[in-house]
Amino acid sequence: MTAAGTRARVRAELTREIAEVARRHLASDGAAALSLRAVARELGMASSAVYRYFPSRDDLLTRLIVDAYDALGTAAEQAEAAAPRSDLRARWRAVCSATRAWAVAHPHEYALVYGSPVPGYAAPESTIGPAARVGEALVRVIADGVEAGTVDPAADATGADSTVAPGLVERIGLPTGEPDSSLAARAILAWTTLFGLISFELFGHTNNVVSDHERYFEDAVDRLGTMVGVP
Amino acid sequence: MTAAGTRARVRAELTREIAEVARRHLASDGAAALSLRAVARELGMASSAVYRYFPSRDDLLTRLIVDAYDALGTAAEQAEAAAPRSDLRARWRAVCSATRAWAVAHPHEYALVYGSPVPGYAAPESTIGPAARVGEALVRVIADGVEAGTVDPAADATGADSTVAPGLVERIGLPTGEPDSSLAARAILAWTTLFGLISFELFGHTNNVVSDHERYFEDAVDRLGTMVGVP
DNA sequence: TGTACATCAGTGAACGCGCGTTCACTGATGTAC
DNA sequence: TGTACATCAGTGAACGCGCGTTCACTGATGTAC
Repeated sequence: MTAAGTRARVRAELTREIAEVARRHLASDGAAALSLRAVARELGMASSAVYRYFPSRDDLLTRLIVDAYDALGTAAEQAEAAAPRSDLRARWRAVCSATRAWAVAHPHEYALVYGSPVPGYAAPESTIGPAARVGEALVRVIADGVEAGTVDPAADATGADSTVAPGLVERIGLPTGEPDSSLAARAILAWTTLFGLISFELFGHTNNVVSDHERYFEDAVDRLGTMVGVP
Repeated sequence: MTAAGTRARVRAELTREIAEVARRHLASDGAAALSLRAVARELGMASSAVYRYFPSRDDLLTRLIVDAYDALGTAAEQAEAAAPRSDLRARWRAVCSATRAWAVAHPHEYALVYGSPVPGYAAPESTIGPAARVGEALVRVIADGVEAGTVDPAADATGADSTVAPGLVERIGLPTGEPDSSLAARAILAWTTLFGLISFELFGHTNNVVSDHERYFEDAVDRLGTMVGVP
């Protein structure tokens, strides 16, 4: 029992170590330059040995994708948790700013998950949950506002929720109140815009357009907060 | 004269042909899979011959990037030109919808320019002009509104233009009126959101979130139009 | 109009590289009686 | 507690692949007198 437990623990540890080295390679050179052989080399093991831990390069990539989503999700959730519960706008800002800060600090990991899809790679189901964490954090702020009565779900009916996936509103726990509310659509738009802002900044599209990216971002985030009705 | 002219014309034609084949490879397999050798193979020429036309793979990539920006820019401008001059909202929608339509029809070319930056590739100056065309088309609609008096530059002062690059407002010809207007910042946010929406859709992030992407997009575009004050 | 020369396009072989993945193997570590 | 066996981790060589780029070269096309 202890014996088998030890073996399993050692195995888990080395798996983690491989993923960590791969993550560092990804962080410095980007996803395209990531190679199993280079990772094995750095760990001083034969390239074939890596196959005891990851059946293929794609599985290693999947692990990195999940790790990236989780690292970002954790950063966003922790920042949100540090804001006073009743200050919805502060919580909203916290999620957004933490997301941007993580992306700026980890541009290649951000690009791996929010940039161009890796050709020939189909994201497995295991990535869905972690990928949703930032969006869920945003929704939680809105939902708390609706519950507290400070966010009015019926405030704006332009672009109704009929365009969002059936069952999504219930799944993410957004109390929309009326059937023709647009709250969910606005929340999705805010979430989309958050990542649009970060991508444009990181990928260089606003280089000669915006001078103070941080303040520009914060202004935009406030505008988004207002759009979803967060006071 | 005719002789030299012929040589030059043949040369230009083959250069165009190489770029066209490369564009097709890009469209079907993505930028990472694009190879000089494969292009040469398809054209029935030695791989070394391509070097008479493009000094390196990066130069071929630059050509494809410029072509993509130009194709997108042309599509957006033509759609905008087809809308009645006085109907600003229709012109606004036309630019946005044409941009999305082009992206959906050319996902790999879109990803090349709006997805993750190609590692090790630095976009040269020649890409700046073509890259700006969609943004300029949006700005033109807004500027026409300001000139006609239907768009009020001072309508919303949240998030002022002090975060935008100095001189940009004049460069793109946006009559903001007051020094503390937020019109330019809002225009940039709308432009950013437009591409954020398209990227999220194309890269699969809204897969189980939005059910009717076209209508969702149109609703969002209207919201953006309202944000910048386009009637 | 004809000829000597220069320019250019295209060839084919080669260099050097690194990759993902497979496979038969050797030891070491754990398990069952 | 000791021993026979099974499981697992890791090795090293090899397969097969395709890439970007260089280089000396051969013909063809254009130019100048």
